[in-house]
Amino acid sequence: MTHRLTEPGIPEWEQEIIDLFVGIFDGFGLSKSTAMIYGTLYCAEKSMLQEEIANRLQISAGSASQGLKLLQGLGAVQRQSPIGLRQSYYSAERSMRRLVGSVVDSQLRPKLRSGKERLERLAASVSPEETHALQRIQTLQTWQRKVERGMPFLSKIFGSGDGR
Amino acid sequence: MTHRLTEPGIPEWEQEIIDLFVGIFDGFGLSKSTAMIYGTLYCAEKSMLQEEIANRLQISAGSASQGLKLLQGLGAVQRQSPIGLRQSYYSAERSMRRLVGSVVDSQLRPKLRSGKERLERLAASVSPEETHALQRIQTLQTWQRKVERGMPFLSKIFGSGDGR
DNA sequence: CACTTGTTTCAATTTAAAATGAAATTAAAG
DNA sequence: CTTTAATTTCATTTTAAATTGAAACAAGTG
Repeated sequence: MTHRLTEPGIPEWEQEIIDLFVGIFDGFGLSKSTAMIYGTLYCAEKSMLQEEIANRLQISAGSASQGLKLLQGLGAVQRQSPIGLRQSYYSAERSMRRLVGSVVDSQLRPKLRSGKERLERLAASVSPEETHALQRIQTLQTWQRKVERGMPFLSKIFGSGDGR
Repeated sequence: MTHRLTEPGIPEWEQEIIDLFVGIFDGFGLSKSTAMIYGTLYCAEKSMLQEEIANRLQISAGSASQGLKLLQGLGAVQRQSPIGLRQSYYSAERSMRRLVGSVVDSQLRPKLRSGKERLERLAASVSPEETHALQRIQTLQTWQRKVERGMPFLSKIFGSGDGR
């Protein structure tokens, strides 16, 4: 027998928090449904099944699957797969330190690195006579280095305690 | 006589930098055309007319107008309006310190403030018995405070010199 | 004041992203 | 090995954002 997963009214405070996350995640270019999934798990008392999440938010199974995958990739959501159980449980990373840490590692660092390489290639490709071009490229490299040097401070800022 | 504004081939290095900005700006949710305008002005030796920019990038006058307005709002572009001249000249803010500073002031701070207020209202709206809800809200308030306290460090990180 | 030339605004179009739903896939259970 | 219940994938649809282009709007100029 398949136990009915009802779609219970979501409490006011939770809706508000979900909405808050929609706004924040939007600033990072993440979709509404993805933000809502995180918000739901963030609020939840215990881990949830994908099916529960989808029903609760009234989104399709496809959306739930895609959103959860993305959130796991960011380190914002963890999956628990109890042995001998078909479904997996999901829970939100609620420590700001760990959340920021894994987003930085999975998103920011790779972008910074590739930008750096691109600038190096570009700098190497222009002839030394082109002083103006070199000037502009060098300024960008200064920017790049500043951001690079600034990264470690992120952990300092968001690190103390673990903000649970 | 209307002096012809040709559409000269954009040099390779400039195209590369423009493309770099498209990628970066995209991460901040800004449109391609807007990023291209900034990239063009960033590379330029001297201030440019809106018309020149639009021709160079082959975008419509409307796009140019909208993009420039937005960039000005961010403090990423300045307009010069010499007296007795119909057109305005535009130039890019090339100091990272000032650029970050004005984006933080115009975008980040307002969002932080409104998020803070929302959380305060939310915290006040749940009854003290709802310990779970309060717990989650309080954690978010901790996040909020961390970000708030971290803001001043941005200027430290990006501030030294002025990265011109 | 009419004319010219560039800018702004905004409705319509184009383009891109997100969400759905159905088919394919996986994995436990009989 | 077959059945069953869930998940994943992906083509299609929906929704939202960016871009255009034409009309309204300045702001000099003759």
